[in-house]
Amino acid sequence: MAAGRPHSRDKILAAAAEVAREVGPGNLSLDAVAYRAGVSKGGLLYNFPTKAKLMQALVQDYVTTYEAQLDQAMQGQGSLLAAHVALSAKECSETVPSAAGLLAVMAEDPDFLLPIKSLKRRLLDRLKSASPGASNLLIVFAALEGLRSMKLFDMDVFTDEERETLLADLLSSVGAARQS
Amino acid sequence: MAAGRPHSRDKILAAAAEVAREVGPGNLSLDAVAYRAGVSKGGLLYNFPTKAKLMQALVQDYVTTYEAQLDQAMQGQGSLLAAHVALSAKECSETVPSAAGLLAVMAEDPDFLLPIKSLKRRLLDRLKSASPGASNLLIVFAALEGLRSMKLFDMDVFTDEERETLLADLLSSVGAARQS
DNA sequence: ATTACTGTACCGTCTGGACGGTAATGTCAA
DNA sequence: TTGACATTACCGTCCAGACGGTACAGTAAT
Repeated sequence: MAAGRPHSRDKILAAAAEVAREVGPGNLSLDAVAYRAGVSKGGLLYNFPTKAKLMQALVQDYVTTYEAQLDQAMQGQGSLLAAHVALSAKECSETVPSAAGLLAVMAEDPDFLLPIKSLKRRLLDRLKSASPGASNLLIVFAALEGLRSMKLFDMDVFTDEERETLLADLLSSVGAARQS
Repeated sequence: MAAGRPHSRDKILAAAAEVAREVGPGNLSLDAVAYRAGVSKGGLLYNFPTKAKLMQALVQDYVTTYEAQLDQAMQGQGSLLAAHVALSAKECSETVPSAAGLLAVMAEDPDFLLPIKSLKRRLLDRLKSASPGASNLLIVFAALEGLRSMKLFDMDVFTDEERETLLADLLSSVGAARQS
């Protein structure tokens, strides 16, 4: 769990996401990942004994990264909701490399995504208790989820202008009922 | 395009979605689909000469079905936005069998989903011109997209109560600025 | 001696797709 | 009406290649 020795681990995880984007989420092969990571197949299987373990690591990596970024964004400003909006906006504006990796995980077995589901639920609970008065919390949460999923699928139909408007609306609708 | 003879075609399409749900989106095999459809592999390949063609048909099927349902919902009530909200709500409450099929398509190659992307864009344009005054149109659209994607991924974190509240809020926010 | 690999060889299984049938149905001239 | 042929809608088999995973000997650094 703690950052440790394994030199290749991170390279492999990154390579997996890259390969997934290139060959399609459902066509991720260990051979390709190993090659892309500059690691032998034996080396890959040393770090991740099975493909399933690699997938789980991909998910775990995403979850911990997201939570770390959220904590970081929180220190910038008090409101959790605002932090979540800001982070989602950032995740949508810049291309998130790990996204393709998550699609590959889902292609392998959707159950591997359960940690992300519980991450979302945990976040929603925290948001509810942090901003009990926000009547539009659910809408904002769902809208951000929509934005995020569009990016994930490369299905974002908004123009840049529309997306800016949308994010601004979300921010103002958050600011209107900020708390804690 | 017109409903015609092909007896096995529809069975195969339905079987593909079922199999995808059972074995995971990335593990859809033609053999399994053929068996599930009660058709030989040769028969499957007769209807869909390649796997890619099958995937495209899955997408096309979804698009045409959605548009037909939207037209139908439109006749019930004038507002396009309201019809879209209602349809999304329906799609979220009942399990949509074809959803798993779309995930399989994406696992194969995300580009196959482009018709759905343009469907969404077309819909957004129609919504904008039908309800020019609705300032919250983008938020509603994104929120519905979020709801839909959660169902698609089996990542719906809302309780039934929350989901009802959300949908009610969306509907009222739509009704507040209805037009055309 | 342990850790973190490399490299090669290999195995059993699965997969998309090609291919050669074939029974039923339709078409059309004699 | 009939026989000849064409098309449709499929069946069942086969195959080359890719895949996940194993096994194991070697190695360079700690």
